[in-house]
Amino acid sequence: MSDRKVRVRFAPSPTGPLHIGGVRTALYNYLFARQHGGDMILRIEDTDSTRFVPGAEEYIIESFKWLGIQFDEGVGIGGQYGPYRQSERREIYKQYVNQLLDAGKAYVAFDTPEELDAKRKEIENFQYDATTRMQMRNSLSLSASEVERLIAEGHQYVVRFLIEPGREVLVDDIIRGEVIINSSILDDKVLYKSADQLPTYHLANIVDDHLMEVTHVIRGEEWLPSAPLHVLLYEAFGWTDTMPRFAHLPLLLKPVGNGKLSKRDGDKLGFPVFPLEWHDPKSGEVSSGYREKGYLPQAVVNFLALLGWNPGNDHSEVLSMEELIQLFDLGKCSRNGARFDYVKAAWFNHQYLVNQPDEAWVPSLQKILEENGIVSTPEKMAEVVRMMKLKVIEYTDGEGNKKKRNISFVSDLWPLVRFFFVAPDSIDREDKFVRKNWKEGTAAEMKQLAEVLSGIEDFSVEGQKQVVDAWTEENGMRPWNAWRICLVGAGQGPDMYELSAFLGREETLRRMQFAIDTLG
RNA sequence: GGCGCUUUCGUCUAGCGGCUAGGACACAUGCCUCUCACGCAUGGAACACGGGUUCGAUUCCCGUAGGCGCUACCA
Repeated sequence: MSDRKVRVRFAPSPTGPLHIGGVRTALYNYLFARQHGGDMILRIEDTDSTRFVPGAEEYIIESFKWLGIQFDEGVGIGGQYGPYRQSERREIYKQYVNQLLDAGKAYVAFDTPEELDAKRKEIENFQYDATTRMQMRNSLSLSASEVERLIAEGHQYVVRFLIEPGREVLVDDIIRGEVIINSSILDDKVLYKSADQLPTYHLANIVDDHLMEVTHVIRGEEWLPSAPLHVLLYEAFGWTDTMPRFAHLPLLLKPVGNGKLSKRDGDKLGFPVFPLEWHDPKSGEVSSGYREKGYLPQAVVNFLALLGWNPGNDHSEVLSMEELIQLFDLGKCSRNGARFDYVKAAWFNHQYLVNQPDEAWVPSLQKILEENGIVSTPEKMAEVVRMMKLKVIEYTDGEGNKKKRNISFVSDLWPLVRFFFVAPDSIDREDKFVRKNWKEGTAAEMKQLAEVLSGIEDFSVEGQKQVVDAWTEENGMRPWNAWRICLVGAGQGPDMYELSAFLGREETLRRMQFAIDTLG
């Protein structure tokens, strides 16, 4: 395998929106492929016709486009190994199933789902395998003529893989090392379903990976138990020398409590588990997405990359896609499940957000302002961003506690920028900051300050600073906090000269008068 | 139940026989300061347990316990 070109695939089922764990799996595939100058394939595994959800495939493609994960071939791109949608490969699978049948490595079975259910109820831990298959209705237990008759009569049947018991099957996993499993515990898996005349995952997966010349299968840990079956299938087809290497990734776990990360956790704790917002076509239910929530794709990628892998030592954790590609190492992936730390996800977003140029915030800020009925200019909005982007915001955590955190999302900005555009229409006299900074003679001081400001020719930050600083020094006054109450109505906001310059003389004086009138 | 994977601060992790067990997020405190912050500094905080192997185990092996997954004509 060493001289083959690296080829990996991400193969989701179009059964709904792409789960964030799937995104990470795809990301690891991408990083690995790019690092080795290989190809990455997008294959749609739609062999379960009953679970097909319209729109899911488009959703998947759009998600990766947003995230900046590019496929080299596959659905929506094309390539030499297509078709890449499994439902369009029926004939191919049929051919390979027959090959197994002819070689006596698989057999047909007539047991209906109902019969199997009954069997499972009757016998505890029933398994369709070497110990039970002769008691079932299949081409091994039935005579050839009987089998022929049943087929001719149109009885539905499945094709099962004939597992030879008592063999030690070796799965060589890049992350977990050598995993050895005895074939006796495996059951005769259904390879070909009667219901929709399509193969099951196991068969389709092996045939496609072989035909598409996949060299590395990087997938979630939930596949580890069936990896021995896959190894056996490669053997049965005689493809062992080109069998891909496996890497089974640890799962993403709930932030709190037990179990793997689910959509419900996101709903409960207020974070998305899908890259994009998803509108369920059946239920009409809307699930939030990272994009709509205000996350930057680079932040999502960076955060996900570090959930289960780490560059080691004291390396900075803020890493671009290029850096990730360079540093990534499958062998250094951790083997145990990672709790989904959405607080850290917000921190990553903060990192990327504040390092964006201020202009990049403008479109989202504009949207927020519009929602609140405010129209502004791009210059003004960039100015506001410059003054406010390092501020913090209060939020309520999962337990209902009030907490503070960095601005992590553009959508956080509104409560922090409101006063730039809307004058305070009331001031809370009982507010801690107001009580501390608005005292007996404050109104008189503000009147004086207003007078000084009226007389300033150049109302820019520098112009004000010169005159007002001189004035405060002369009188030994510290008017800023009270002035802040006038212009903001509370103890927050940017530097006062910056704010008054932004508002302009007229608005500044008007707000000061309002405060003097209301607070006295 | 059976089988497999797994176990270092609250969380993500570094470590690959000898370390004051390192970093990041979160938390706390201090400095800075016209507010809230940002930033900077400091601090608390971990090797699941029991046996081995070894001069020496967080590190290797075996148990126990916990966690996770699989056990469909789903992927």
